[in-house]
Amino acid sequence: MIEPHWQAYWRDHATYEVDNDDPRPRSYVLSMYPYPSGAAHMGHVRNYTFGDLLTRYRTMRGDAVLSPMGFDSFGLPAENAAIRTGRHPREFTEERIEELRSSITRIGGVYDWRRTVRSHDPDYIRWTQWLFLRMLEAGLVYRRDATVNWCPGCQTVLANEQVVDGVCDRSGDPVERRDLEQWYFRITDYAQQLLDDLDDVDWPERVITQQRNWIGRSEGAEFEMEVVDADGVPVTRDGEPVAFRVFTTRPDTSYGMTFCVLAPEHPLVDVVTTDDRRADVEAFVTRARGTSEIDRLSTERNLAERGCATGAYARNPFTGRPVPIHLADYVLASYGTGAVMAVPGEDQRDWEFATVFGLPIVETVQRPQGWDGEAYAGDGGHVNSPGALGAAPGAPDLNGMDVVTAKAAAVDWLASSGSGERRVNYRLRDWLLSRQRFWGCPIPVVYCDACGIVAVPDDQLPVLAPDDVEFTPTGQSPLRSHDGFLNTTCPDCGGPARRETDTMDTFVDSSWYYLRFCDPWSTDRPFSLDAVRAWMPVDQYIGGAEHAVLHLMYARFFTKALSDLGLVPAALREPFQHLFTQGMIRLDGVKMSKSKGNLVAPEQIIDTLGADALRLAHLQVKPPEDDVDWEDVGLEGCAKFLHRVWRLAVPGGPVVTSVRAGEPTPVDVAVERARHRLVEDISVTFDRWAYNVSVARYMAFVNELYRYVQSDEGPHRATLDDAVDTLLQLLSPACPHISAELWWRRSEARDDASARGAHIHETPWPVADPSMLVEETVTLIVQVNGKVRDRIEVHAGADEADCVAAAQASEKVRVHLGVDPPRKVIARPPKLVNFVV
RNA sequence: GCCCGGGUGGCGGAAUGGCAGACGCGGCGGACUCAAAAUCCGCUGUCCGAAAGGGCGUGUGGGUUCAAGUCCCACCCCGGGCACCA
Repeated sequence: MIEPHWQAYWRDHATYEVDNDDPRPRSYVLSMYPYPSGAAHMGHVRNYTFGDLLTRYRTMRGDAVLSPMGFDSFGLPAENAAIRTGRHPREFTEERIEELRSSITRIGGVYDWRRTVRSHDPDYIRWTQWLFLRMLEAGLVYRRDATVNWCPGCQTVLANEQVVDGVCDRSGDPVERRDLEQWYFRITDYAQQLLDDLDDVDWPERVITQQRNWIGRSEGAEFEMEVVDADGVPVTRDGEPVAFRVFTTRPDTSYGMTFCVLAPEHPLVDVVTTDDRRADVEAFVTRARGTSEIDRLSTERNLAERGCATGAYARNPFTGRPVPIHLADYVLASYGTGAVMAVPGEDQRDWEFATVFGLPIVETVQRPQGWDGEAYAGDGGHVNSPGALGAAPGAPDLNGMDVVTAKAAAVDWLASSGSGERRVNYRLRDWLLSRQRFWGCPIPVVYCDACGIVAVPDDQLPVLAPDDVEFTPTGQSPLRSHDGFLNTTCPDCGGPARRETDTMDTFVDSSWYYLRFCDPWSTDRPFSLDAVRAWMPVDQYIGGAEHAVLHLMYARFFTKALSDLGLVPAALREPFQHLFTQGMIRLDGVKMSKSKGNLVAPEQIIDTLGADALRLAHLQVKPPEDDVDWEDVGLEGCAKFLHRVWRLAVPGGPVVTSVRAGEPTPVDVAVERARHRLVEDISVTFDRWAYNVSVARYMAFVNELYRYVQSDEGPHRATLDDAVDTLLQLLSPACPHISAELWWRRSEARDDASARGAHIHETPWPVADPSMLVEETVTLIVQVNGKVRDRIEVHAGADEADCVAAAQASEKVRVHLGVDPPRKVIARPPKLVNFVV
């Protein structure tokens, strides 16, 4: 078999290993490092084919291409397997890594394996922990008690990003809410930068939109509301006035606020509730807190059950009048201030709530003519601002202003009166990073009764989990049950202390692996500044779009944070310059995946048809970004095509039986032109990731060469040799093995001994001669009234007069022209003439 | 509901406003063969026609243009994302 031979060749010759001081222009091509689940599946094949093609193409173009590969080797599947089988997850994982590595190699993927990383290696753990501690020192990591998402299936908490429609994105279990103290990354500090810098990356619009939505910036105002009784007398507690703040995006409608709403978890609920309402409020709060995320998100539920009056009032600062305080489960404690003003006139949900609870509705924006809706959210002149509900002393007159103007005036007044200010909120929440699982990177802190939370000193890293741990999930970290691990001494005071037993979300590991690839040999830092400067940012990142708000957001956050900490260059603000998200593979309409059990094994196809055919079929089947139905993948056609190439190109092959010497004839020149055309087309289609078109061009060219070879005249030796050589070079990024083999055999068969033993992947990418791209003759399209009536071969230099004359000379055209002279003649020499009659 | 994509032969899909359907699959025919496979060559949108040739044709309806799959407007369908975030 030729494929193992060349795979060994690339390995033994270090063809795709690059050093950090390589003088060539640098290029960093990276495919998302995989979770090692065993042998590669079709999704891997598709993914790595694109990346490998790019690595080989750019190498031939003269770049030093950094093309590393590693393994995202922490995670739940290995731990669950360990629970089932009793084997240690490390054993299990390392076996699967080797399986995956070998099958990636069998696909023909070439990587600088010296640089490989595995998340679970002690060396990698050490640096993950080291980075965690730097972020802890910088205040970017903190611990807090909050209501969190708990997945009962995975027996761990989840980040917000891992909850989709109220269920765990991994196991599909409905997520529960629990109040727990957990570790967080302060990703919200970077919300604005994460939003702004999306302008600086070349990513699919879909992914950018998802990130924008996820960050969810909204502009508005925040202001204080004083708690009062029904008569407007301030309520006090311990002699202090009681107040809370509300966030709104529509401060301009404040005069229309007829009530306000607190989240059930709001800290003032107990304080403000009047005695006659207390029983109802407590029942409501208990029920709301017990409602699962998925039910709370459901819009099907009866609105009357979703809210509750507290009996308390708060003063609307604009009118100076008290408005009732309600509770509603749709007001989220974790967003804004956990309290909102309600303006039923201009907000549909408030309108519905007011209707159900019998609260007044005041319109503060003039409805357009013919408006028959309920709440009106559009623009218009303000009314009732102030109006029926009155005005507090000094409150602004917004009447007649449009929405934008009135917003500004309202905010200005809030600011000048000291009760509020302009405010921007984000939907993005801090990243919950701790997990109650075993197979992850331990969080390197200890709890000391005397000193509190203490970081493990750098020289004691890595903190590694012991091997003899009971994995069975209990809802607590497995490490907690291991006394030897749990009990330690405080690094500060030397007294007794307990270790943190939670581990990190595996997305922490993947948030910096691309930096380690730049400098995997570094022993005193996770990576040196110089090495990162040499390679980052990643020029081309390749992976699945399912990571749009997970890995891709977290990695961006890490890059910015590390940049601010001086651990990567200050100018490095974005890790991935270009992102390509390839489509998934379906079988019988459902995603092909191990968990669905509907895999087609790539290994089997490689055994029978070869890796090159498999790669070519993946390139051919569809545009790379599209989802693929496996049924559409034309393996046989691609295998057949490669056989055609083989028979044409192999020395002594059956297709070329005689060749002609001497001067090239016009037929030979046409083939030579086609060769240059192919160079141009393949380069262009590669550059725009239109690989399915590239494959069509290969096939069309080979068809043309077959016709050439079998023509009566026969092929001209030098022309044919050049054509085939160029074809092999252009094909070599896509089908590296067969191209290398044929190139080598052809070099061996040459008279010139110095050409022998040649390696195609070390040859420079062919360049088209622009003069050869201009055809000598072109097909002139002759239209009458826009309909094609004839096609005439004309000289490429034909001018308008030549073209019109040639067109008019055509019998087919004359039939349609009639006797009258054409009303108008449109000429685009030498390609088109259109007669309008 | 809002925001993106996208609707082209039997199928996957090509096509800087200028020959619609490249290339592949499938199908049909021919060559080679005792035969089959493999291989090679050709045909293959649709309707009318014996043919030459012509009509129609890129989700639907309008528009711009000498010329529209491509640009504009409205609508229909499919896919994806967001959706009590105040």
